[in-house]
Amino acid sequence: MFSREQIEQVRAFNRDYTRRLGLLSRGLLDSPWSLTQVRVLYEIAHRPDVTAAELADALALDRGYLSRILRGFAAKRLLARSASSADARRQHLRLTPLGQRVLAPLERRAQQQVRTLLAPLDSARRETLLAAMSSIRLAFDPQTTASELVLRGHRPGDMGWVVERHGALYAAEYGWNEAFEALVAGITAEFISKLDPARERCWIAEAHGRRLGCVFLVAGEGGAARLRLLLVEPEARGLGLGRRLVRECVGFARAAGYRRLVLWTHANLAAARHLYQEAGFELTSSEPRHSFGKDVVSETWELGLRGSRSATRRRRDAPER
Amino acid sequence: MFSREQIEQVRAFNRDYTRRLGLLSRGLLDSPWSLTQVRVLYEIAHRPDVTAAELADALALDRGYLSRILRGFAAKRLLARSASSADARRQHLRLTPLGQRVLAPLERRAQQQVRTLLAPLDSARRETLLAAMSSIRLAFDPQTTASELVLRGHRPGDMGWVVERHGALYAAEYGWNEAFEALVAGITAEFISKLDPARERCWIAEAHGRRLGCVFLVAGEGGAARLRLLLVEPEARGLGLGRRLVRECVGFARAAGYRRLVLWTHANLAAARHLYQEAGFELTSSEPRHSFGKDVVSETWELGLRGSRSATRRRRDAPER
DNA sequence: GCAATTAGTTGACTCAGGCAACTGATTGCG
DNA sequence: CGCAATCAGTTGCCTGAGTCAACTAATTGC
Repeated sequence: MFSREQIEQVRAFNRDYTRRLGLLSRGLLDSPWSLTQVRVLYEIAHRPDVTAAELADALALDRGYLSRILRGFAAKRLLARSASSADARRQHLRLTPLGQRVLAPLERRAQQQVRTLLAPLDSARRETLLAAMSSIRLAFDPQTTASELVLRGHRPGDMGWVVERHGALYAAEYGWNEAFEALVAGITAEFISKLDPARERCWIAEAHGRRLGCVFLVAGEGGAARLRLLLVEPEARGLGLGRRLVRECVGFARAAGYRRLVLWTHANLAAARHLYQEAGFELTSSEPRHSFGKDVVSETWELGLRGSRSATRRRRDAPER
Repeated sequence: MFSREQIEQVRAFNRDYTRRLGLLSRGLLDSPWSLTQVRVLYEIAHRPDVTAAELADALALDRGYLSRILRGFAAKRLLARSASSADARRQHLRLTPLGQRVLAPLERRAQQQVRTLLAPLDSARRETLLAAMSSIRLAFDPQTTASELVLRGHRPGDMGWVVERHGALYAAEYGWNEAFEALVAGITAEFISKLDPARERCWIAEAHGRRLGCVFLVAGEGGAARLRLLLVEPEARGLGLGRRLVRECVGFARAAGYRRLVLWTHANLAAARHLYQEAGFELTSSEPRHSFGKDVVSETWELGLRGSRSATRRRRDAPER
């Protein structure tokens, strides 16, 4: 369960934001269209060939009400309705060129409104604002964000983020102490200072400026590469991001000419272990020890990179489980 | 200026959130009160003795409309109106006990709605959600957040955050390179590993789970303490947070029995310099050097801590400017 | 001391939006 | 195959949320 306090925070935000949205919608007051009408126009423009029922669902409108709005649009020649070939009850909606001409200035106006909303903010605030909005959408609706994930190289601040998230997550999930965070800090510092860009790399996954995962590939001993610091934010799990990061890493290691890819992990990190297995890694050794304030079993995994992509084939043949 | 893309992101968020809020407000459908009426009741309950005009402003309602709503409440004995002694035109509003009894179940219902909204989220998502909401409110309205700032000791993840923000901010504001981030990483790692809790400390300033600033105090040579890594997020500047962090730090150093407090900073960090000056620090040496990819002038500042709090007095006497 | 402004009220009006009954097409199931 | 249930869309009917302007009474500014 969650606390009364959290609920009050959400409500306070909703109250605030309701007011802010109310101010924005006031901008249409002098236009001949109601806010709802504009929303309908907008949706039709951006989802050509929607049906009325879909539209009513998307905008949470009464179907009768929507029907009337559509009739109004059709009478003004803003809207073309065509019967569905698959189902004679349904009709597909799209704007006529005239409809688009009507929508355009309304759109411009809405943009202008947002612009004045953002104008008083300095760029730091603006950036946190956008990141926060994307967080909220991600929290409520993980799937749509999945498509907007991009992988990129590291930038200033990223190393700190890697340290922070490793520290916070492993403390929360496994009770590991500060020593782990310090270890990660050391690894990232070393990565920066000794970086060989042609053979080493860090990937940061982000969506709308929000970092959601990372992985590192660094040179190890004897022609081996090491995969390190794989992490996926809890909120972004289940989107296939871990798999994507590992794939990227393996691909780069192969292209860079390493013979083997090794990594060091712990037996209790089930999700990560599964990813490694799936990518073709094999457990080569395992050793119980006391680290980070806990008894853990550390493991070494290895993936051969030579020999006509055997790893890929192996992965594909593996049972799904 | 800012990009079309940013504007579209904000609009997409607004569309999303409008829908979500719409669903929430639907929860009142079977009650005899409209959403607006409930908002009015709520505001009166939480701001006893408001006037109608204030209320109309706060909720962005038409005054005539509000007047009618209030008349309805008064007729049902939910509301007590009393003339203002200062201005006979105004009247102060407050709920009667009956009004409170009417509001209570509505409140419970609103809470329940939020609860079901949050229920599907795991705790990680819930936390990012709350932090994001607080970010948005902070971005639009810095002042209210100022009162909710708290200082606390460090926790897992904090060191990484300190590294990240130093790295990102100094890169953005002064163009410093990765070496600076690595330096900070080293400092925090050392802080963790050698920490003497009685004489050393880290403060993190946060509001609603969002970190907005930090400062460190560590033991230096010859009975001196060192103030390090003072940072205030750009979005939280102008709230007196920097001053508060420095004051906390100086107070702790004095209480811990240090004789002097020294710090190392750079000439171009004007805001920080000003804070140090204000707290009674004096510039003791300065030296040009090439660091972090730039030509900088590094400075040493010092504050005596013995001798009947002279520093405090000096600070108080300083002209405000 | 008078004009302009402000707090609050009231009458008149409109139109957004909910509800239910209806048509015609489609689907599911025995 | 045939019939009941369901679904897409339409229409009539209605209410009450919210706007606008005119008005009173008190206050402020010059």
